[in-house]
Amino acid sequence: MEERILSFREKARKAGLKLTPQRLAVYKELISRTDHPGAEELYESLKEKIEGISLTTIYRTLASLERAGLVIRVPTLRDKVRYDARTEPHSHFVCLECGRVYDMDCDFKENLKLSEIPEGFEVKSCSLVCYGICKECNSSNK
Amino acid sequence: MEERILSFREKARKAGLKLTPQRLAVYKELISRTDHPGAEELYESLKEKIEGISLTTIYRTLASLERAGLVIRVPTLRDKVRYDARTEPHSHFVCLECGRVYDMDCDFKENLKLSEIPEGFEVKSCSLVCYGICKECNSSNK
DNA sequence: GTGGGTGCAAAGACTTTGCAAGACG
DNA sequence: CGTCTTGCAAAGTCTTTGCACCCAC
Repeated sequence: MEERILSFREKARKAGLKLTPQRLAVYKELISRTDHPGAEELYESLKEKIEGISLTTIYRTLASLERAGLVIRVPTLRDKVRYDARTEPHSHFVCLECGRVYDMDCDFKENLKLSEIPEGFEVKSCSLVCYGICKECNSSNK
Repeated sequence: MEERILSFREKARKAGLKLTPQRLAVYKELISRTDHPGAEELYESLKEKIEGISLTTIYRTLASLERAGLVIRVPTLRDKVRYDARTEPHSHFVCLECGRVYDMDCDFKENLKLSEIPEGFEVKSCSLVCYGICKECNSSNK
């Protein structure tokens, strides 16, 4: 956690991002959670911690952090955009019922036949997502 | 193509969906294209072919077809939802610049270690998506 | 015939933008 | 101190919903 903050400071600086309390708070919140929150959820948590923070700032901060490679979007198939501060390749499980997003450690990268990517295309990242029904929903459906 | 329409009729019937000209048109349009259109793009094409078709109907049709398992959503990381009538597992390449979506035939399923899925979770489908810059954008950036 | 489907208009959810004031480096 | 960032409000984009009419089965 501490080291991630340090790395954050450095990466942010490299990307030309000023280190504001808002940005630090958003990033800290994101690495402290495993539920892959969207802008609204981050706002709900942070408005108690950072006085006067606005939803707009959350959105803008997430966009900046994404551009700087400090956070990634999670492909949920749903309307709302969710974010993840784990930027190393890993997988996600998305519940089609409640929308919860879980981390998975499926290592798909090593098995991937990247030879199938057509010439002229440049792959920057890959994402494996499984969709289904999560434990919570499975048990409450009974 | 013809066989897909036949299978469509049957699956639609099984799902309790009435076979309206609008639904058939949406499905036909979707299987005839490889660019994974969203509701708006489908509407633009179809309003010339089906007199008086509405955007609302496109949205509702896509929702019905998705529920019936006849089309799937493509996880693009972007705002707009795109659809694909190829429901068998395959992969996609999403261009981060222009938003175009391409099909890929990476066969990741057989290599996937599904053992890593936690107990109580039920996987219904998986999706592998590569994000990057497509051929078009790569060449126009020069 | 009748229950689901359609079209229109309006509402809704999420996200972005313009602008003036403020803060980081 | 200048430039990037913030907060507020308003606008924008995509999608869903209510309601009356219509059509496939």
